[in-house]
Amino acid sequence: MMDEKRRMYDNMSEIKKGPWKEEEDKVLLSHVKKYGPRDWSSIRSKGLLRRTGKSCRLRWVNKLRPNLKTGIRFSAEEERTIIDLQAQYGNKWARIATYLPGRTDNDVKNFWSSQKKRLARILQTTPSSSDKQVEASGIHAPSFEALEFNSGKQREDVFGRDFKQQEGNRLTDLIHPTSLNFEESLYQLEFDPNDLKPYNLLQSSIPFPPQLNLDFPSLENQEFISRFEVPNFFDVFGQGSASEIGNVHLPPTPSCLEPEKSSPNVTPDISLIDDFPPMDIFDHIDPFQSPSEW
DNA sequence: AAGGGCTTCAACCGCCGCCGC
DNA sequence: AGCGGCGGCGGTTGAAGCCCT
Repeated sequence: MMDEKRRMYDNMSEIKKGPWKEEEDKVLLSHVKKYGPRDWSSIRSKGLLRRTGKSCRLRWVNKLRPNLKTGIRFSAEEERTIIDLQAQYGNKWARIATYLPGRTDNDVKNFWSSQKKRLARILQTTPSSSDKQVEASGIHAPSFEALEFNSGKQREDVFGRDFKQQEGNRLTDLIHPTSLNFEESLYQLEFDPNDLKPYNLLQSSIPFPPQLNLDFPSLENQEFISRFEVPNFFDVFGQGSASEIGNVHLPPTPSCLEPEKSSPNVTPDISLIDDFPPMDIFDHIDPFQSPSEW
């Protein structure tokens, strides 16, 4: 008798992991309907589910929340937005996701890491003789020659199967290395300390995301550019800011102060967060430095 | 047809900050 | 002030499905 009771107790207290069942979703939804998306840990303490509060919250946020774009691939515009915002915020997926209605931080994170993996894999499988030259020179520039594609098939391998169909539109096209001829420095950065515009973009031919403002040396512009100049190409999609790893000192411009200007089509999904706008939204912005401090 | 490689996505883990006691 | 619980977040993992050979 005691053993039976004990077993039942253990059964209930045992934490369940793994994929969610429909019945569990129903229980969770009914809890949210009653109490709102909060008190996650009470779901387990009340014996409704054998899931942790964290697990319940995650399930709600990523799958059960209304208006999620489940099963819909990122549009080219969304991809551009992610690039733009990642350049501004770094790997702040939750923050980036607030600009993408119906998308979760997990979605954004998964998207970014899959692109990162894809590029990493391609670089591993396409060794270049020029790498050695670069290495010998002591300059650890990315070997973009390694990404010269001889055939559409190769391009497709790198940039995905839908590249052919959506050429010119997708994220992968925005960062298409063959658009860049680094030997000729399509992008030359010129700095005149007397000029209020410290950087001038010359001979621009890279298809920029439309929301980038080329008239002003904003942070996202510089980040975007400098991401092609990082010492280790894997860091193009890495965490560190390009200004740190590429010795490119960028004038910090609070471009996020003007989201409607730099990203006219990007609107934060304020319905997803309670305390929008977050008061720490400008925390990542360093005080403006004078050119002499660069 | 089958096996291997790759991509996508759901879920977990660990860390951190906040808050109440 | 210190502690513990909780929620939020970013990184990581593993299963499932897809595609190619």
